[in-house]
Amino acid sequence: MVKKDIVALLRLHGIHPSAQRVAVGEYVLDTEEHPSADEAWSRVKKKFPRISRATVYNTLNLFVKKGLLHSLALAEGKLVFDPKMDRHHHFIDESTGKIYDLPWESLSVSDVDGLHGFEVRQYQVVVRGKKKST
Amino acid sequence: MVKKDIVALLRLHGIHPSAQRVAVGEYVLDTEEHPSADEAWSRVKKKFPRISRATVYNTLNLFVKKGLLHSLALAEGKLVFDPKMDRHHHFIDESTGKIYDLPWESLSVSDVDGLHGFEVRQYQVVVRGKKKST
DNA sequence: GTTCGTGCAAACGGTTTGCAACAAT
DNA sequence: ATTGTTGCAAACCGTTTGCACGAAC
Repeated sequence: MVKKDIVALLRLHGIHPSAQRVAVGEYVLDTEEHPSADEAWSRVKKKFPRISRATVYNTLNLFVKKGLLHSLALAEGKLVFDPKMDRHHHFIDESTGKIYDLPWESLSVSDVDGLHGFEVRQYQVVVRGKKKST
Repeated sequence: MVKKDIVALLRLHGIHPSAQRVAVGEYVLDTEEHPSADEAWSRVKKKFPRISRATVYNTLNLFVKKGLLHSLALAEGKLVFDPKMDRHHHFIDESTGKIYDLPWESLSVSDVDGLHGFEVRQYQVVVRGKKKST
């Protein structure tokens, strides 16, 4: 994914592609990591030293509102962002705190729609443990 | 669950049952709600007006450390506490933010142990939607 | 009198907001 | 000129911490 694609992607979602937004998008919309806002900020700052925290936070929230990102409250104390917009599960490494995507098909949950009294809109499995060093 | 039981429970877990801790425990260890620390604080304050936030926070953390509570980062921005210590799933009402326990047997997840590269220690299904008014 | 628990207030970390300066059109 | 975006700093909210007072043994 290159710069031009990010610009097009932002436009497609009704977001004016300012230089700062593109810089944030280039990192956060094309990563398998699950960066926190501050991680995104310090990362983007390398290439764009004058960008402010507020701009990064505002941009990330804008991306979430416009459907380019999900924000996750899986770890304690801070939100992380996930550009993978199709459904999937999450694995959290308890020793490192790192979050990994698990493909939707790698697990299957039965009886979700049979929950009486609850109208299910979405669900995911959250798995915790340790990633094998492989 | 009455006061005496809480005292016994705390003792059983090596926690000195001070009046404040018992007051916190009476609420938070015997609820199906999933109170945040501040909710617990204001709730306990009704019966114990001079209790401080710090005491409530310290007490809750102590309970977690001693295995009487789980702390959950399911909702954005704050932790909530859950005295249900056996495994179960969670349903989050997206309009109210309320969290409900789902019995472990109400759902079943297949293939969790087949995740290659991951050593699974625990997992749960997190379901979001709307609770039916019923 | 030593130990432990408490209350207060200050500090903290992550996030948000108000606002003035600045593009861009 | 209007509209939208940025940077800065202050505010904010949930949580933790330092410390001196107080209760219990």
